[in-house]
Amino acid sequence: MHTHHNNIRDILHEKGLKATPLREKIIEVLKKNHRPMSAEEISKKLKGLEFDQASLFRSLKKLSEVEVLTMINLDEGFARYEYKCLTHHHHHHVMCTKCKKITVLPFCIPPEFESWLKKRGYTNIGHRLDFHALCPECH
Amino acid sequence: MHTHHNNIRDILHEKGLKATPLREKIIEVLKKNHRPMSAEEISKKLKGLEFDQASLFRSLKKLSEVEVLTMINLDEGFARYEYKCLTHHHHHHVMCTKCKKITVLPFCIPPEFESWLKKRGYTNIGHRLDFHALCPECH
DNA sequence: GTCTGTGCAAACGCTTTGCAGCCCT
DNA sequence: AGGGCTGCAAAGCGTTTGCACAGAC
Repeated sequence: MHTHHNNIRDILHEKGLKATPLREKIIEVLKKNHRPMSAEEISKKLKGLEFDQASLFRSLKKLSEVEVLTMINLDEGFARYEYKCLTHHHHHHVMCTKCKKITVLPFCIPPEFESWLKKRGYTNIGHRLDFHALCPECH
Repeated sequence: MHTHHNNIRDILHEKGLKATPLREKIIEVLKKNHRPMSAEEISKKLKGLEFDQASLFRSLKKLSEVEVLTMINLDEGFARYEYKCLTHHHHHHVMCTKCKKITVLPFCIPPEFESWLKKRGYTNIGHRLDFHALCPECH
């Protein structure tokens, strides 16, 4: 009856995925580093584990599909991934144009924007908002 | 003293660029099709002109740098370009998740967002906002 | 004539895919 | 035991680059 030691393995099982070393480690890394990380960044943090780039991308994709991770694109030419359970609330980012540091923002667009679209027949509406600017340190 | 027949050639010259057939045609195409087009889409509309993909990308890049075009990225895996002189006002888009039709939106984020960032030391602030949804026709 | 823009071909970076075999359940 | 997941290798896609030549000014 020890049904919940709510660790990473359980999260994966709940999503119908097998708990493999690679997947567990990926989530672990994203849990520790509270920021959106690229496949390459994650890769470097996976020292001590033998794995293939293809498997990494497959895992990142699958984990994003089942919404354990969130894939974000900040126009850098590659994707970044967040651990969704940490940042489960909808949010947006600023990225410094110089040092590339990413910060989470506490605000979101006014609800009127979505209602404007709904009124015109749009459904399943989602949005993406991000800022780029010189951060306080780089200015 | 016939200093302004404000055609495409003049626009290019004003920006310090040479007026070549490729560049003129690219702008012509984007002028006609009032929507953000990908390199491939533009390419297909350039029938009757011999050109290389590399030159197309070089032109698109240069024209974006001098702000004759605006490059936008809607997370499709490729870039799109708009003719800036047509849509010179700052604006955002909705893209239909099904038919991929892109529509320009008449609203922008509240100025408080930028002031929030300014107050915290950010400068040279820019933003990107776009919506994805099922459009009235596809729903 | 100068220098910018082009064509060609090759390479780029990130990501995906096919296939045989492994290992999680 | 079975099917999901992996490693390996190769290919994919959009885009960029090096170089010699052409063509706009």
